[in-house]
Amino acid sequence: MAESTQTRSERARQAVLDATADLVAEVGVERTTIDEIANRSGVAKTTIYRHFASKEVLVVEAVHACTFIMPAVTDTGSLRDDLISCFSGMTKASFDGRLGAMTLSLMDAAQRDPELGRLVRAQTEQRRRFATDVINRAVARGDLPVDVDVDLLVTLLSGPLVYTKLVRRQRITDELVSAVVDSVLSGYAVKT
Amino acid sequence: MAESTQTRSERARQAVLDATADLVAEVGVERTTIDEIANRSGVAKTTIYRHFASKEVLVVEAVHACTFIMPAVTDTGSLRDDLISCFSGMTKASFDGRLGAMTLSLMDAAQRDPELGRLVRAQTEQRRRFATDVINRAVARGDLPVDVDVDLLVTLLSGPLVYTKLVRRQRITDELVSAVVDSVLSGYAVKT
DNA sequence: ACAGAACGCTACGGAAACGTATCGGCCGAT
DNA sequence: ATCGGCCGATACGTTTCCGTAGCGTTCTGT
Repeated sequence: MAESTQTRSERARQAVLDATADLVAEVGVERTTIDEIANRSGVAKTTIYRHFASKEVLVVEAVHACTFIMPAVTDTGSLRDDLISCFSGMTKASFDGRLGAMTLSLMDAAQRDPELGRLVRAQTEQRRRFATDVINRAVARGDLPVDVDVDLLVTLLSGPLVYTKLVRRQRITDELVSAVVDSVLSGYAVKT
Repeated sequence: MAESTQTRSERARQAVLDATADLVAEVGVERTTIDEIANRSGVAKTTIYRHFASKEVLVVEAVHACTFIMPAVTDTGSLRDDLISCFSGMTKASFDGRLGAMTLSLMDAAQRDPELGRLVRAQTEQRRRFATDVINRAVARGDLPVDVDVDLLVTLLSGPLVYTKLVRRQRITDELVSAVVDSVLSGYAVKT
């Protein structure tokens, strides 16, 4: 067998990455230990070190493997509807389940680990890009002034949602997404 | 001597709290160790345990002692100016120096330590109250509709600033504060 | 079937870090 | 001046975790 299924080595590697992500989500980066990863994954500690040089490298790879799946953003021609679709999908993909649970710990660890820092920054910018695209399409349609500060607009939209989730630790409801989009757009939009 | 200066015990206690706050700001809650606190503060480890039952208790007390000093918010009668004054002062008081450096680590640790959780929540709500007061005054003046969602408004204003600092790790400039206030108000205000 | 690669298990050495015990010395109030 | 209380220093036992070694076993491709 070659392509159809995984080799033994790949299976072990994947189990380790998965258990690592689980642990990071549960107890945070700092409290994640190799011994516990070994227990959870069923992979012997020795084998873990045959795949990953150190705990830091393992965590970075595990987080990297946790790429969030952004659902397709609708392109209805309505800026409001597209933004709601975009942020509704994005918040679910970013803040539900494992990925959401590890966010704070990752951002904290990223302050001291340059590698994690780059990773977290890249993920943040990647997420902003989805909203940027929606806004740029609206500018192209003439629904927003050509000199609109896109970066600021993305921050005005993302900020309240991220703040609600990470700082206030409240769920991001569809109502909140709509309210944020509507409030921000009411100060900007030529046409909604 | 009694009231004028501190007793020996109080001096030691204060030195420990101070060193703890410094360390939390520098290396985070998890990497803060009693041994290092002893080194920094010049207080013997034995003495630290005479004052504080455990590391967790010590961290909570140290953070609690780090109450941020909110500068007086102007009451000019202009909602815009008062909000800019409020958030400009608040972001400086919250995100400059030690207090800002420990924020992410605290929020992460607060996910697992209920005591820290309560403390962080209380601090968050306390900060929101400054903005809430400014907005309520504007409602009383008739500068905002009486049925305005104050909670949402505070989130719309705080979110982008907190997000800029904690997630994007960029400085909060006066220009950003003005831009956020103006953008949000342009969708709401009856009179600025 | 066979050889080599990969894995599991147990054990180990070393480093941190927690929290405690012991004792000697200094401070501060009477 | 003296005495009780607080502090400092050192050392200790314990736990936890890292990362490695050795060895037998299991899988995998030919």
